[in-house]
Amino acid sequence: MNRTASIKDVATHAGVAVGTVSNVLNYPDRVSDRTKERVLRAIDQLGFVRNDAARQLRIGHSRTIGLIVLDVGNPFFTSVVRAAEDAAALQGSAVLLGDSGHNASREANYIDLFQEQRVQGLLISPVGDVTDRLDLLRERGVPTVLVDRLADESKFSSVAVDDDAGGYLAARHLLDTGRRRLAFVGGPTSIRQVADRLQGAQRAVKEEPDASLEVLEAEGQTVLAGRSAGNMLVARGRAELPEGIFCANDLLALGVMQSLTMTHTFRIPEDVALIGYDDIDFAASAVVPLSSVRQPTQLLGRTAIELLSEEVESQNPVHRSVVFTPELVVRQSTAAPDAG
Amino acid sequence: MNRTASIKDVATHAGVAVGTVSNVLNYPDRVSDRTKERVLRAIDQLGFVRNDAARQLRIGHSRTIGLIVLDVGNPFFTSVVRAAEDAAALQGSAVLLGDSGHNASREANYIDLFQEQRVQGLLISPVGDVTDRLDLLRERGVPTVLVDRLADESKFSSVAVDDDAGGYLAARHLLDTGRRRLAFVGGPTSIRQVADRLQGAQRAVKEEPDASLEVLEAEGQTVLAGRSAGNMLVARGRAELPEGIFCANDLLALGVMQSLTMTHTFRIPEDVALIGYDDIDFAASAVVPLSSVRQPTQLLGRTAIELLSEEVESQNPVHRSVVFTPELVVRQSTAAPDAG
DNA sequence: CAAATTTTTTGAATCGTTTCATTGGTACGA
DNA sequence: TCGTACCAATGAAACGATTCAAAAAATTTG
Repeated sequence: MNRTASIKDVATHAGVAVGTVSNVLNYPDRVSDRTKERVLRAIDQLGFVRNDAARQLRIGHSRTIGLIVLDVGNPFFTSVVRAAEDAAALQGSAVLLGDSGHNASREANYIDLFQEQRVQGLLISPVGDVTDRLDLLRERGVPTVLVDRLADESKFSSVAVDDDAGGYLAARHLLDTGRRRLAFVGGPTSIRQVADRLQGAQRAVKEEPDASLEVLEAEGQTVLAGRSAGNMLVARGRAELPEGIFCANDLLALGVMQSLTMTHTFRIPEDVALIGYDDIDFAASAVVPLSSVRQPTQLLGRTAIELLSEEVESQNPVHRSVVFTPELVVRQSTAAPDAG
Repeated sequence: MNRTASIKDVATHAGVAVGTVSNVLNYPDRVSDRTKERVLRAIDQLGFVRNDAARQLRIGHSRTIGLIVLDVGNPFFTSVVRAAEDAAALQGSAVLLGDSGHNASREANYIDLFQEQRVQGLLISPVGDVTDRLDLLRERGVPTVLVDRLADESKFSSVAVDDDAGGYLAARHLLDTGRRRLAFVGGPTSIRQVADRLQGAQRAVKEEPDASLEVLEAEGQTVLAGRSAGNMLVARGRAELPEGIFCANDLLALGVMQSLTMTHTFRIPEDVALIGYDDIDFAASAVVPLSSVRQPTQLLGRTAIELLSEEVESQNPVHRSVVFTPELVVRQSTAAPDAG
């Protein structure tokens, strides 16, 4: 019982040819019930497990899809990964997951590894500036779909979420519930997502002549950054407080919420309305349940797999960019002030 | 430019034999500088990428390690995964990640998939009851290390964290800071981790004749479950409030914190001390920074890979169980009452 | 300079599948 | 009975790498 059994061993043991065993595995209909049964018994007795390397070598490609994300710890990506795995499983493929951790060289390592594995294709949420590496992929002929990043449609398919629309949704919601003096709290606008969300919010505010939007730069995307932004607001006193605050993500919003409620001087949503972005698990279970903007991560993952399949099937490249619209999730933190 | 180049194409292009190309790839020292250079140039020009399936087929095993976790979304596992990936990369292997989602059939799928891939070995945090499936693995001769679960040392190596010790640490810390009437808030004690943590806490409390430990069953491991447990405590009034609360995980602790601080009647840590478990990111950035018990996840992942390597190298199975001791992380939520 | 030694290169054999043209057998209609 | 289909089963060839004994080339030694 040293070496694992091969298809040849199974054939000998069942008294048939290797081709027949292969047929049992791949085209059961071509084999008569009697021999099929015999082969299956042999497989069971020998504990045979198909060697995927040999199969791949013959077939020419694997049944795996490479997926490289920026940060598996980020709930956004975790959810995308889950959905992609499920969608891939449905079509009989498995997902190889790589975490670049925003690091270009780790990303490059995974790209090489996945190429050696002859993945059917690649889903990638690329690190920083990118054109060179992606062009290389294109040359190598690896079907690739960009995730959470728009692409030149002549070159790649991509799936993304419309952050501008998300920002608009959030700000519009604050306006619709009667708030006029708004504030945006967000990290460096050099991050595309942050800039887009702000832009969408500004677009909404421009629709109301008597509304205003103040921008508060936060030094990061964390709870602590949110708290220090919040402390700044608290220090101003009641008269200067905005009526509605839109934070570029939920962590910031939770930080702001902490500083506003900690001092017991302001109430949410009566004095200030607060809305975040991403709808992380903690949003619903915050002290005051946090309104937020939810990205359709499931749909994102599933669609990415579908676009990749399209690329794999047809050889003439017809790339598509799919942009999803995020969804407003209303909770107590933005309840209308008169209703309170 | 249709098919990807093979080692044969490279050999032809460089005017050498296939064996030479292989040597350049695997034993560069055996090849003279002149031909090495010629081969490398050919590789570059043809965009050759080694076909790992063919390599594997010949070698007999892959350079990958399978890792099946219960929940990639759980920060505990995310951290273990990261560490395992890094440790594996250091020894030239890659990690194939599978997420069973506490689902036995998904787990079984991954086990099969990984076996077809001829992984070098398997790290697994198994779902529920387990003996049958793991015995099967043993029979098949797949080197396996259990993660976060103790194993019969005659059968498997394993890495785990001593939850009893963690519970002891937490309770001992509350006692050391002068608290006597303690409470434990935790999910169903059918979960091994919860039961062990409670047991450790009880052990610590028994060391102090005048100390007591009350057990509050929570209906889950979530913020909301913590909040309802907290509400129950608040309803009792000040006299009945325990002096120190130990929660089976940080989410519960954050929930308890919310209900205690929300009502503005109790202060942490002056009126009640609060300590959680896991040291998730949110612990440090809570309204009152939360003391917690940190599990050495990095070490866990790294050690798991090391144990697996041992199993892979030697054929006579000498299994080892490594149990780590968690670490106390003291923050404001358990500051000594006199110091406040 | 020839012999001995070392270094470099060669190429056929091999790993375990899938594929597919071929063979053997059976049934049916003429 | 023969010819024609059809169905099952066969087994050699191919996929692309690594290995290794043997040949070739380069270097050292006497």
